[in-house]
Amino acid sequence: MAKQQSKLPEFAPLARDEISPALANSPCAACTVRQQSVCASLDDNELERLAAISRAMYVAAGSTIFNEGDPADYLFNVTDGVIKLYKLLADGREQVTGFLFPGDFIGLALKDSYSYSAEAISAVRLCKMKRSQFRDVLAVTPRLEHRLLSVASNELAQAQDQMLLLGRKTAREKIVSFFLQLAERRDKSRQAQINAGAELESSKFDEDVVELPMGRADIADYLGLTTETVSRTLTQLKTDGSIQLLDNHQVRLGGRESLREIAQGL
Amino acid sequence: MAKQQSKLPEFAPLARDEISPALANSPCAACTVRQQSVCASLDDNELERLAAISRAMYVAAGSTIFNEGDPADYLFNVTDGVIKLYKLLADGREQVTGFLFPGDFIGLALKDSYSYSAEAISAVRLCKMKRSQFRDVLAVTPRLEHRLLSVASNELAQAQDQMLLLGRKTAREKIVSFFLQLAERRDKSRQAQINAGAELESSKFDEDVVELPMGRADIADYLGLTTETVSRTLTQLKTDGSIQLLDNHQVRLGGRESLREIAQGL
DNA sequence: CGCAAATTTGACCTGTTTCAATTGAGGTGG
DNA sequence: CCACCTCAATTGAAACAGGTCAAATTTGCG
Repeated sequence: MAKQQSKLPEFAPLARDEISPALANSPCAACTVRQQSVCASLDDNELERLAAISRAMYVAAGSTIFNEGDPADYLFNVTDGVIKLYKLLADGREQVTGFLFPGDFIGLALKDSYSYSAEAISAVRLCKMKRSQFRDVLAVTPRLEHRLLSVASNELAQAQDQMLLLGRKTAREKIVSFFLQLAERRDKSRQAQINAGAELESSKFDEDVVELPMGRADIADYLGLTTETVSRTLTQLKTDGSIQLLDNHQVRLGGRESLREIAQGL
Repeated sequence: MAKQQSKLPEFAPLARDEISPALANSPCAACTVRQQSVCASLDDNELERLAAISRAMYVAAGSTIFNEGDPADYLFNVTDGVIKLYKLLADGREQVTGFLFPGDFIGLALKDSYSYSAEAISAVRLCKMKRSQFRDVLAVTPRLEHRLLSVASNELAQAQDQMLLLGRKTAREKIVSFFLQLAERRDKSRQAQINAGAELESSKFDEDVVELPMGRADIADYLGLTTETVSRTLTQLKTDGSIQLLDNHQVRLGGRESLREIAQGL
């Protein structure tokens, strides 16, 4: 799956259940992540307005979507793939401020220019909107604004957790926290799909296996560590049985409760 | 000034210039920071609605306003004094997620319970609102929601800067960044007051003197350092002429441009 | 003036980084 | 299908920034 994406991005076409006629040909009609994104709150009418200003966009793994400082003319919705947002210091030190997954929105924290860079980690499909047009839609769609506020509110709380992690946690605590973050994010996303009525193929997932789409360097830059420390800490966690590494991009967590205790410094 | 506050909170009564009759007796009428707060965007009518659900609240220096995990029944606007927001790890490690000054709003990043604790650093005056009532006002005041989104957006960008600081900057860079942050915040706040037509007493401020209302421990917990490192770094910066310490709570910055370079790792 | 709390300084220690190999995995071309 | 090549991940050894523990100053109040 991840293999295919890096060479032949084959995104699921996805079932279009009950969609209003007006939307039948809009890019939103087949949107896999509508229920999880900022669009979730909108009715067909409103969605149509958004659809009118949206265009699909495909980005290959590893390429840059925009750079910090570029004029922020577009907003994005991630519909497939994984993205990293990051900031750089003059000498090249990098801080990843977040990983984005399908359903995530890019463009909350911006002024006239992007305040971070965005790069595709896997092949990515985006829903792209002109900022000026989005603003117009926003002005006549209070529900959308409400929804954005709630999204921003969540991101803010997450950002604060990340500050605690970066400022006060040990390497071990950081890594474990990160895995739990990924696991919870995935659980929530699955739940949202189920709520939206999707039949998940293999109804029996392994709850405790987490995908790591990004490399060690990106993990390090997200956690304020070096790749070496990430790697060493992983083998250490593996040794004491807290996790298993199925391969470089899949971990099996050993007991979420006990991991949660590690993450909180207990 | 800081001295008086900690024992005898004497908050400025503040000139009420042109205020609509409806507001004459509202707590907002005399609000020192109306122009800088979320209220800035509201017309008299809307402000009146907010005023109706607001109550002034006074908190002594050092006391707790609420704790992480408490049911988040109230939102606040800081009208005087300085507050720190912080999170704790199980073993007592503390991360300060932000310092709040007059005009700042508390309550953007919350769910049903507060996701951080809040403590008064100096004597503080707050504008307190029941969350449920605020939500009602919000529902009929789109301009307020718009304003909140813009505030949240700014905070998000700031939070990302802080991640870069915590994850990738050296002690020296962290301290200098912090001073610049404080200086810029103060400049902005002064500018807002001037724009609002206030005559600032001493029209000639020393642009390069920055107040540090908080102690070394709080600075350390904000920057992901220890008090000792903060102290050592300060003397180091003092030694090489980058700053002067007038007293424990006042620094004079030596050349903002060169400090900005230090902060960015140049 | 005197005391408790905050800050600074000193000496030492440790987790993480740095620099340098080594091992391993994925993709390519013969 | 296998050998090869490259890039990612891991491991090792040495160095260091910042942390810890402890003591000396300084500050700010009562």
